[in-house]
Amino acid sequence: MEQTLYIYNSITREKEKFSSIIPGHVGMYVCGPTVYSDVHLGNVRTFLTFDMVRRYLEFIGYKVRYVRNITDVGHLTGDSDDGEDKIAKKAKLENLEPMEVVQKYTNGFHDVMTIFNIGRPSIEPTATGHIIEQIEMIQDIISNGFAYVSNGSVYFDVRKFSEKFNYGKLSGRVIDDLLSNTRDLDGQDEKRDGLDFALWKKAEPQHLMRWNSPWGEGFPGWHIECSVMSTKYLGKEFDIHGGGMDLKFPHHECEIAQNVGATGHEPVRYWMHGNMLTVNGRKMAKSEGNGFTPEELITGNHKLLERGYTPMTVRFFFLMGHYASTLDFSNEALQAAERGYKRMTAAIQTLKQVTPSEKSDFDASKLREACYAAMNDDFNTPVLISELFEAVRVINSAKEGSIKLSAEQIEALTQIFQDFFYAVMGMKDEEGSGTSELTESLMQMIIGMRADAKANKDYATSDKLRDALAKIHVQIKDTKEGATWSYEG
RNA sequence: GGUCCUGUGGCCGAGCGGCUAGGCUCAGCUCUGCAAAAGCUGCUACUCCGGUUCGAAUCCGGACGGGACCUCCA
Repeated sequence: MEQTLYIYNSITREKEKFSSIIPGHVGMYVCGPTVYSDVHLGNVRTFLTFDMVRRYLEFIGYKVRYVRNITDVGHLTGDSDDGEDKIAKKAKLENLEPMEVVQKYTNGFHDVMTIFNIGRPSIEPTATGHIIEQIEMIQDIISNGFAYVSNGSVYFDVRKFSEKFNYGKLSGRVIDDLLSNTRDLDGQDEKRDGLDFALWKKAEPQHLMRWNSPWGEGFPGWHIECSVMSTKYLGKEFDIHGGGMDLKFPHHECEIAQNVGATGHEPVRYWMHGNMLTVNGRKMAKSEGNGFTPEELITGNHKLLERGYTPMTVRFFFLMGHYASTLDFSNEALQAAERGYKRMTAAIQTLKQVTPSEKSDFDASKLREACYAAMNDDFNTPVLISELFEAVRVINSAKEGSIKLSAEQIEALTQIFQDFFYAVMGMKDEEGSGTSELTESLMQMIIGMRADAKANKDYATSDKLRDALAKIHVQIKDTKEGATWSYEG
């Protein structure tokens, strides 16, 4: 690789030089959604973050195998024995088959990913599709002595594990602190220890999702699917594991324990955690009631939203903050991002109209280096964007004539936007709703009429035309070369 | 209560030992029939109190504020 990439590794808490296990190839696993309800915007941020990571890795020449799972079974509602499978609960509520619920929300999730131009993973495995593999890994963990069977369920023995390995390494927990904090008063508990977590749960009679296992009918525990599927598709040790910050503990911690317990291998080289989207300083979460769906965001149909925003505005907004920092949502911030985004896309269009000069006052190669430098520094998209705005100023100045650009430099700038704005940031042009041939010729007709009126100094007519167009969200801008129009719907 | 993160100009948001990030907003100017757009100029900040240093927003200690995790959560 020509680029030297640095990644902040959550488990070492340091920025580290990235080097893949197999040269030229990267294995990346990201915890996907639990498909029992609509995704909200906070979820989208995480998937968008790792979409950007994947795009950059591919851009600098890696072949990436990107695995992102669909959790369609197994997450209990609580840490108690009477906890219900979330999906089964929802199914009863809506009178649907569990797999019908799963399908419905999986489809919805895919639609949302498409809207935000978030690429599909290379492999998108489901938990229900890997029950056999999960049972096998649980058996391995048992035979290695790190799990025990209790009343038809199987639990991971955290105490036993921590005698040999470091449980809590990723999240910085100290096992004794954890014990004093999670001590359960429930004496009936099947667990030997409050910290132990389920690998396999016995299914109660009313439980809908159930599979046969060596321990009776049941379903897999909360964390085992990720260990199994990452191992199956990426190997015992792989390059990058991503997910939201809120999964660090216990989910990712348990994943490590399971992998090490089963294979003896530390599974992940680089842990990456995306930070939360907040609203008024608080985490966006279903339970807080401050989450809105992507649909609500686009239509503006939510009490927190003054109006709607396009998907690419939101994508730009997300990328304006670093993935590892919390990002606070507000209408003001969204509107600022929207204006910046429009300014940038306008400049990309403007670049096509810049007349080349013999010589050039600008050297795009330095800018290109700066773009790489920003991304190489732990995917610093806010800095990348600030570099791109440098190019915006250059383009506009060139159009205005205050600086000169050679054909070569124009080409280089075009390529920078092609590479970093479209390929790496994953932006795409949003079609206004009036770009058909008919619309275009009608607009040229109107602009021509208005130009005639202006030539005759009939400003009443020219303003009337402009105002009328403004009412249907078509904006006219007069330039030296004549008027341009754009749809601002 | 425990663990960890964080506090930057009107707003958002980078930087994390010396070199005005950037975006949005606001004001002025240029251009323009008027707008809009664009360009230029201006507004130059780092919660507070100590310390280290030739030099700190940036490192260390403390105070105060905000947040995340410790339970399903991207």
